[in-house]
Amino acid sequence: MGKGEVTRQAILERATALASRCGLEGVSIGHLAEDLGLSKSGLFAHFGSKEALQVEILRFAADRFVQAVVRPALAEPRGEPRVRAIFERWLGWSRSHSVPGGCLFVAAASELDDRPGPARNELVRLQKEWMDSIAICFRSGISEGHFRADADPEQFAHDLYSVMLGYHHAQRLLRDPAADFRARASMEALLAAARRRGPSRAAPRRRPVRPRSAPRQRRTA
Amino acid sequence: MGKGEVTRQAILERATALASRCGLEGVSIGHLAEDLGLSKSGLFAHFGSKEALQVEILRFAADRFVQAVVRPALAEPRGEPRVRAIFERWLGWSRSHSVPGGCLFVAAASELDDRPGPARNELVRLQKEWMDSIAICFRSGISEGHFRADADPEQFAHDLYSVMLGYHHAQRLLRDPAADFRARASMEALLAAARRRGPSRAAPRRRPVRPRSAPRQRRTA
DNA sequence: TCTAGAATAGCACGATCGTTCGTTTTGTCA
DNA sequence: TGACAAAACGAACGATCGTGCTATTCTAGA
Repeated sequence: MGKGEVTRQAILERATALASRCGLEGVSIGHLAEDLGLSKSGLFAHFGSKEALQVEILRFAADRFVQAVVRPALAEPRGEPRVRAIFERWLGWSRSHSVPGGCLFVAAASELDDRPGPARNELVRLQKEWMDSIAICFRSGISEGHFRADADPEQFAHDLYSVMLGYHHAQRLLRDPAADFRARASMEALLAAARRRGPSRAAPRRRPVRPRSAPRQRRTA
Repeated sequence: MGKGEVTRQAILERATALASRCGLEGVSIGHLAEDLGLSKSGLFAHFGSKEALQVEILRFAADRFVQAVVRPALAEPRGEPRVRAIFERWLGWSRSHSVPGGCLFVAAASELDDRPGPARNELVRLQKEWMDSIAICFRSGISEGHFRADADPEQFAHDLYSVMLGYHHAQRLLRDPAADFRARASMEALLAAARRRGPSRAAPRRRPVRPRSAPRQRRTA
């Protein structure tokens, strides 16, 4: 790894941490350069534009997320254990030193949701990929017999994501000391409903008509 | 209402709409003034500082929220009907013309969660108040016999908020056409669990120890 | 209608932003 | 070791930001 690449990684590491607290737009080239003891122009040259830097931050954070959450979870047995591992590792990620301001993707989501551009596109791509991965894990939980056969994996992925968003809200904004407890209680209810018979959460199509989601691409994370 | 107050309301209306798309920090005095055909300094004089403007935006949006969601829901019968009304009106609010970029509070939450100051304080106050209101509505659903006596109202409030956060994520970022369907399915599962016997979502203290939340103040909205 | 005060406009300030350009330093490989 | 390229620097740019000051316009009450 050449010297440029080393510097680049250091920049992205610091930038990711900063973005989790101040948002992607809040990461200014000047502050970032000063923090790292670099010149503004020297740092800038690594990316060519602030927009490109933002995209690289998202990719860097996604790499870290895979290392911290996805990879360890894949070491767990298929089905419910793996789903639980995802949840616990995900909680840990939100408190990790990589993102001192809480999960970067949560912050970026509401920041980019009305700002078209490459950064938004990358974020959407990553999020859909992640939701698909969760659904796949849940689906293998069905074939393992851990979950009801008629449970809806996409709904489960959506609900799990909602639980994490609620956790972030309680933890980062409200500073609620019960945030962990709340999130775990929600998760247990989710899993219980996925096991139980009868209509409940993660249930199949109970409403007459529902709009189709955009077709999900099943690409490797 | 004097002329100054009329202008002030017009400013806040436009500012609230803008903030829902660009965030509180994204509302610049210059753009706002230009949009309204005012001078920058003339607009500025109404608030004295950008920080004060942000606080006023939050209060204005909260007023609108009460008018659009809380007040109509209070017209419904206590218990489950009122809880359902809250949910449906809340969904509607997220799509209302008052906040074209989606619920302002969701956007502000991740923007302010690591930025101390008056705006953050006001947002936290409003959010805690709202969570308390939800819990109170749920509690009256218990006394009406709609929900299990051992259900946890605070957990329900947290879970309902999570559902709304998930809806916002699916709707605003992913542009998922099934966002409404997902949110309603989650809500139905929440209500089902609140009715059903046995351990499940909105369940009482099942874990040995849980940290106490900050004491909630029960003030009028 | 006259006037005091509120409301608004105009202008300029210092700071910070992303970005460009030319130069200098540094690392790498023949 | 020497040469070439990569990397980092320094200074400056135009734009935009929030904010302060003074002058002007408007409005409401006597």
